[in-house]
Amino acid sequence: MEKSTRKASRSEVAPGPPGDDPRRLRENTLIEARRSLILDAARAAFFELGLEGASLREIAKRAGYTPGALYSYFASREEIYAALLGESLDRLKHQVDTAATTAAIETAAPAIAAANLRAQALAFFAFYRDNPRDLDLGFYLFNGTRPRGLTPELNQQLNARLKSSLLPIQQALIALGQPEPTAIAETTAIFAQAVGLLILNQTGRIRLFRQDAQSLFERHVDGLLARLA
Amino acid sequence: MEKSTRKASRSEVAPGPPGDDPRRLRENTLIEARRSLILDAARAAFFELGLEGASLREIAKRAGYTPGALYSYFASREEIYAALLGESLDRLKHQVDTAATTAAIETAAPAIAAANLRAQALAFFAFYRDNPRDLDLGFYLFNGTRPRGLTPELNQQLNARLKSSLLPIQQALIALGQPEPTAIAETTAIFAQAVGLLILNQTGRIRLFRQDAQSLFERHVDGLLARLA
Amino acid sequence: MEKSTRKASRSEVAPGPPGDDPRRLRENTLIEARRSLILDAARAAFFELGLEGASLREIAKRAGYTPGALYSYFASREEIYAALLGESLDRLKHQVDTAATTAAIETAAPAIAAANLRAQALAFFAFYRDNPRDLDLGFYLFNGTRPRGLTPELNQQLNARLKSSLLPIQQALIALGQPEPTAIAETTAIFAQAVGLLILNQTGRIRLFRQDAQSLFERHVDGLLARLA
Amino acid sequence: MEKSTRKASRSEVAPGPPGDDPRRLRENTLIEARRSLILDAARAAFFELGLEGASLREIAKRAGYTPGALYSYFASREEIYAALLGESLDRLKHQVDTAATTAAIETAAPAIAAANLRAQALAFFAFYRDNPRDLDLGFYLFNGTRPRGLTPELNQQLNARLKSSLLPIQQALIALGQPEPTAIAETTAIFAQAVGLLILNQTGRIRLFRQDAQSLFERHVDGLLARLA
DNA sequence: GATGAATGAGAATTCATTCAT
DNA sequence: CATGAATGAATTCTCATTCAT
Repeated sequence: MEKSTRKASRSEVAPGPPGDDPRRLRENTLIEARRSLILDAARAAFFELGLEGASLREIAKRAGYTPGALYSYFASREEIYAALLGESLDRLKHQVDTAATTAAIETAAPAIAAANLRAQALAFFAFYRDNPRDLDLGFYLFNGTRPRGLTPELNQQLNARLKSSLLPIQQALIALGQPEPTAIAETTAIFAQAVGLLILNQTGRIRLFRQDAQSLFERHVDGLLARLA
Repeated sequence: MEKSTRKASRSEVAPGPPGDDPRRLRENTLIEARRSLILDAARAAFFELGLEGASLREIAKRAGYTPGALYSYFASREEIYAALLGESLDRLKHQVDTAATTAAIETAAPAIAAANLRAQALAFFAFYRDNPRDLDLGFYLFNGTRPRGLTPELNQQLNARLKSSLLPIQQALIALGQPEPTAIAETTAIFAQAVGLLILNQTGRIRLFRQDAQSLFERHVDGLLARLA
Repeated sequence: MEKSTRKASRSEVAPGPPGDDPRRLRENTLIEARRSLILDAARAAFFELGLEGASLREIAKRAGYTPGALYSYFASREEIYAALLGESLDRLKHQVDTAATTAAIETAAPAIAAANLRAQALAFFAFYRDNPRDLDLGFYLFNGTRPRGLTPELNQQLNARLKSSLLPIQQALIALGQPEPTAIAETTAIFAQAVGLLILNQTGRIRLFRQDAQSLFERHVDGLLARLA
Repeated sequence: MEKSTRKASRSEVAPGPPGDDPRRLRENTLIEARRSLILDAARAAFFELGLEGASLREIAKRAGYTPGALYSYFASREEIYAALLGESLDRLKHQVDTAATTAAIETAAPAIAAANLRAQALAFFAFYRDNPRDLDLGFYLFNGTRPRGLTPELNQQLNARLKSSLLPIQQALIALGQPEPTAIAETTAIFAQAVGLLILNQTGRIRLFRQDAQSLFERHVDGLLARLA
């Protein structure tokens, strides 16, 4: 299983001297474009067929490559998945940020923080509700649990992206007068509630209780806001 | 083409006449013992290697069998996983039930319901906190998401066991004066909070916020109880 | 594949001294009854599921035995099939004989031979038309071609039974004035025509020509009779 | 669950632009050569060991490949068998066609049709007489009876090839003044007679009657021609 | 005579990965 | 950079057969 990684994948190549010569730059751009293309194929395969169906062969076929060719861009299948996850977290962050801005602009001053918090929490929830495969992606790399093909650095990168999606919520809580420790605790609770509900939703377990994930999540957020008011 | 597929696995053998003849009893016990042995091997393989590593071959090897031999005890690999999950849920239920009894005995009358609720919710949480692979087990069979090899009947059985572990909490909420819909909603919220925190905990994501899953869960439950008081 | 046959199957056991002692006789009868029971199960399995489905396990299950038990009665799976074929040929012979008798009784003297021939040829054809699996049986043991599990003696036995089914036709031809060599040739031609049509019929190949096996066979027989008249 | 099953086997690759570029041509040729090599191995295995013995493993071993490698050339084991059968029918057709041409050239005008018929019928018979395993091939794929792994389209293709081998005989009968229905019936009878005799021959059953398949078949054809004259 | 347990070989198929070209 | 070919190990599952009890 381990085997020494045979060949440095392009993304890990040192960028060379800072006074980047234009040729190398052009090449890097080309390479990035092709990596993107492969990731698009991988995402499509993963979303349509699930993990089992998203084999290297399938990804390669969709990207218009032969399987071997992918190894010029990624060192292994795992690395592709990891890149997919990174990009998923970027989309998450973008959706949460957009929600915040919108709320901030449209809302009168005193209630801004509360509205922001609500909007962002709901945007976070909505992202995974509407893109359940992105949730899968996050879990896959942990084998449901512990990291699989994640190097520690990669793991940290991914963590940072995730954290930056939740930071605005935490800041809103502080703006609403909560001491920082409480703000952190409540943010984490919101995160956990979202994750829990999304999973119950997706596994169908929530039907056991004839409940609706969305309204339960709103209940959680609104209850919190009510207590703060 | 048809073949009689689903071979009867030993556990489904008719129990025979009520005045159980000792020979059959002994045989059933032996068979059960060997099923147990196989399940132990499967659990160990699963816990150590994850779902992918817990192949029939691996399970057989650990149980000291050839792969084919397992088919005398389980009709398929999926049936083994299902048995594993079923047994896990039994242990969960037992732990929750025990917690309830203990609380009931040790607490004065009026606060019984609240104490029960707290004890049971915490027992539920503790079970998965202390046996993280049992959580995995539940999720694995859903491929992170949707069921894999679980037949609908099996799925229902497992759902029923899960539900019966959470029912006491719901009943306690009713005993505390909540209308049934609210009781159900809060029970589901507790369940979701537990699942979310456990996952954050296990994936290490909770460290992002320097939080502790256990105290956050207690915070959730205690907050609820405070609002009810 | 070959392995030295481990244990003489009961059917091969020497019958003992001619002055058969009654106990052994009783035992032999019992054994024959049980062999019959197993063959019934085998036939049912073969007819319902085809060769692939008629595994030893399936046969044993239908006979109410465990797989190992069959080895007390037959030395191998092949031997079961061979016994099945023998019994099939007996039924064939019986059907042809019955047709002859019937025709003989119901028909006036001069045309007896012709009527007999026709009736017997058609009975031969009808047997396999109505019991296509019996035709399969015959071919299986030849792997489409050459014998599989057939010992030479067994093969001779089976040949004798087959021949005795066709002998009446040959005799009728002689009675109709044909020299023996011609009678033999025509009998063989009838046999071949039957086999060919039956196979074309069963494999669906005859539909290629939008023809009907039964009427083509009658055409063959009637054409022959016309030429003899 | 779905996965894109039927992987395109090389033979289905689009032929590219009509002005075939030489590289692709060379590649196709190479691929065809290797498919041929595999088919040779398959044929050998089939002829020596029968269908049961001609497993993918065995074919691969004989072709000097690992089992997995075959899947680059054929989508499944069944596809290999089908290709084998298709190629057998092509050889049959070629042999029958050749016989026709020869007869046409060498024979005076009025008797052309009769000579053609005779030559073609005998060529059909001779093909299978001389290549008995090719007869097996046709029957094997029907499990002695009904099709095994043949898709309906494949089955139709094969039927068409078979039919085109027999069409000339039918046409000759029409040329000899027979109405079409009679021509079809007699062609089918010839086909059936050939198949029946070939099988009796190959299984050794014909020795029962001390007959010779070849002369019996000629007898059938010549008898027919005599009646038409 | 029969059972239950197990073996061991074999089935088709899939896959990530390697590597010469 | 990309291909096409191939490997080799893995997958689940089925089966005839053996044999101690």
